[in-house]
Amino acid sequence: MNLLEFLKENENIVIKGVECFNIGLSLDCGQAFRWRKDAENNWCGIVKNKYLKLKQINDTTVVFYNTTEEDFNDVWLEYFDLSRDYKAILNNYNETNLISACEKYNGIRILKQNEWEAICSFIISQNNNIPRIKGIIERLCESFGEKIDGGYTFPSAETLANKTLEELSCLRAGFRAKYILDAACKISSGEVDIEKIKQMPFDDAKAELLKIKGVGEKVAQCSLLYGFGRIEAFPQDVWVKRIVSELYPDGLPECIKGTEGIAQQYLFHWRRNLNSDK
DNA sequence: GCCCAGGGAATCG
DNA sequence: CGATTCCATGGG
Repeated sequence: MNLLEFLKENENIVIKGVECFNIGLSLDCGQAFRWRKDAENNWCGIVKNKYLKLKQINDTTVVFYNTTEEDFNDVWLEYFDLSRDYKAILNNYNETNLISACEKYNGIRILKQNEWEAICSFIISQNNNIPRIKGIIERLCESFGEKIDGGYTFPSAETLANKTLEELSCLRAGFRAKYILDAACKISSGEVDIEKIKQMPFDDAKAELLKIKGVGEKVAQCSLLYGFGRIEAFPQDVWVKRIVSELYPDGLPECIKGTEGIAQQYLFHWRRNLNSDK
């Protein structure tokens, strides 16, 4: 963790001097679906079984409220990918459109989410839009998650593996409900083993995920990027496919090799917001 | 009513 | 192989 200093102020952790870290952009750019912003511009969410409220004070200062040093080091440092030098990575990008995207939306970080939550969330995302994805996941957590202070946890694969299609109907997930069950069964039984996937080369890891019904190329890439921290993953949804066909029909820029997932996130957000001013 | 959304499975040629 | 079609749901 270079250039990052954090201070303990009362019950809070304050980090200063961190570059390229915009929490609003990172938490609301279509990679995670459970964070909300309250009236005081605090961002609130639950990761694993921990509730967090945090706030951006300025470009390089963020407050983590009611957070212990231990939780910061054990949970939040990894979740917000704070050990990675995004400035160096983005500075290496030398393609015009990519540079624009990175300047306009500077501060997006790839969140290192729970593996199962990422798999399940992106199964729900298929042929769906972001507001509705958030609604389904919210109902999933409220219906089957564990009540903790501040909200509900994301239900485990084991919990969901014991449910029936009828019990999932309250989610209004449509045809995706059966995919959620198949994923829950294969993950909880170990038929698809998350611990092994973590150790596998990229293509082998992807092949494992493809064993789940409802997981195709795109959902597998998203799971690897947002759940397993594989920043070389390059998920292509409808927006990224537009970018590739419009800007890179002959291949992706060489400069993103190895960090395709990060470039992808900036391009996705940029292209998706092209026609909405601001 | 139409079209679309961070797609994938099943089917067909 | 690639191209089509169907899948549920809800917002614009």
